[in-house]
Amino acid sequence: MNLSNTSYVILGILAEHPASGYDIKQHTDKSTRHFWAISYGQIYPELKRLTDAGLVRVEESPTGSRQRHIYRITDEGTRALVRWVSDTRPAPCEIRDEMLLKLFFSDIAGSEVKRALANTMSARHTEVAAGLQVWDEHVKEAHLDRFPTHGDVLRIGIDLHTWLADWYARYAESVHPTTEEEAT
Amino acid sequence: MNLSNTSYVILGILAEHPASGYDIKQHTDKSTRHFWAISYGQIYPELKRLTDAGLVRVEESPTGSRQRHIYRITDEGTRALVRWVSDTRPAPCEIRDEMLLKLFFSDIAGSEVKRALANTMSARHTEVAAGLQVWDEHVKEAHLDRFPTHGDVLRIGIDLHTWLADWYARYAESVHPTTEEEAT
DNA sequence: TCCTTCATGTAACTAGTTACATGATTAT
DNA sequence: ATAATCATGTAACTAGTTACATGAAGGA
Repeated sequence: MNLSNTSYVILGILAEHPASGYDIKQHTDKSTRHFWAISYGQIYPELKRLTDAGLVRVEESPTGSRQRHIYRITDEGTRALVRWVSDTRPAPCEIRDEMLLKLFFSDIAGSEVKRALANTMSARHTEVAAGLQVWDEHVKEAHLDRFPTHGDVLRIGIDLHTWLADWYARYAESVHPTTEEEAT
Repeated sequence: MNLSNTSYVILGILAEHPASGYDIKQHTDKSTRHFWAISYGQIYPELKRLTDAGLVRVEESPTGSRQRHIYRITDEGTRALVRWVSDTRPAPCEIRDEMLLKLFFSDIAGSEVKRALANTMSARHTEVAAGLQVWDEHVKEAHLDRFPTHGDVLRIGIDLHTWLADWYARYAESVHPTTEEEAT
């Protein structure tokens, strides 16, 4: 069976602690969300595939009459995860930024639009950084001892988005009406 | 007809100068590639759709007996593009980074792997920045006057990837064997 | 001659999102 | 009571990649 990166996200979470599909979604929404988001539409079918492949096993653990499936990683699953992590060959970092695309083509719309785009982008990154900061406070009290790198990666995110917010803010400041625009 | 961001990339290029599908691919591989990559599998069908919708029009311009379709943006296409660019409401910046995912889960594999990942990532961003730098030199001599923002966006890319390369390099330096690892 | 670039296109596939359906439990 | 949260899942859809097929033009 060939595993996708999304499969490894799931295995990675389960290597830390057993969890339900719902738990995995909650966890990734806070932790890996800013560099690898996943949705229920991927999680539930993938958990089934991983179970069939013997990389995780499932255990029923209902709360009253509400169903609940708890998944645990198996030894084979752990081996697959370690093998994947240990392959340190370069892989690309993909970015898809609709607003940067608009900014790129913004000469056609004038400096007002250009400045507005830059300001919105700055605010957007400030917000992302603030969201990560909250999660960071929370992580500090929790299992930072067992998974110290979680905190490091969160730190990259905070620093990166703070840097970007700053870049766009300074950029917006530098945008002035063109000579043609002033003439009108 | 509902246009995707990819449609607007094509319109954006055509707003600068008429081009063939091949030209568009060459151009985007150098300009928008690092924040919005597109492939032939999207370009050719999309050019057909845009033509049918009247946003671009096509003109045959063969070189000898080699076929060549040159596309031009129409007034309606220009209006659609400007409308899209002028909508400055926030949209997310999506990042998908397989290596950062590995780094996130690297506690399971030990500090050697962690350091190797960080070093590879640093090198990766150095390379991206260098590639953009080359394109930057080229752009400076060309139509920077008509589309000054192209240079600005390229600058963000260079600064960003340089910053990331530096971050990961410093991070790799900070990785040391854990006390457990030293004990073995 | 032969390799590279120019040039167009499609089919099959992989990945991922969105919207929906369903229903129990818990906190206000 | 009722709203929020917990919990599982699928179907339809959108987006995007990869691999392939085809062939002309230009330069070494």
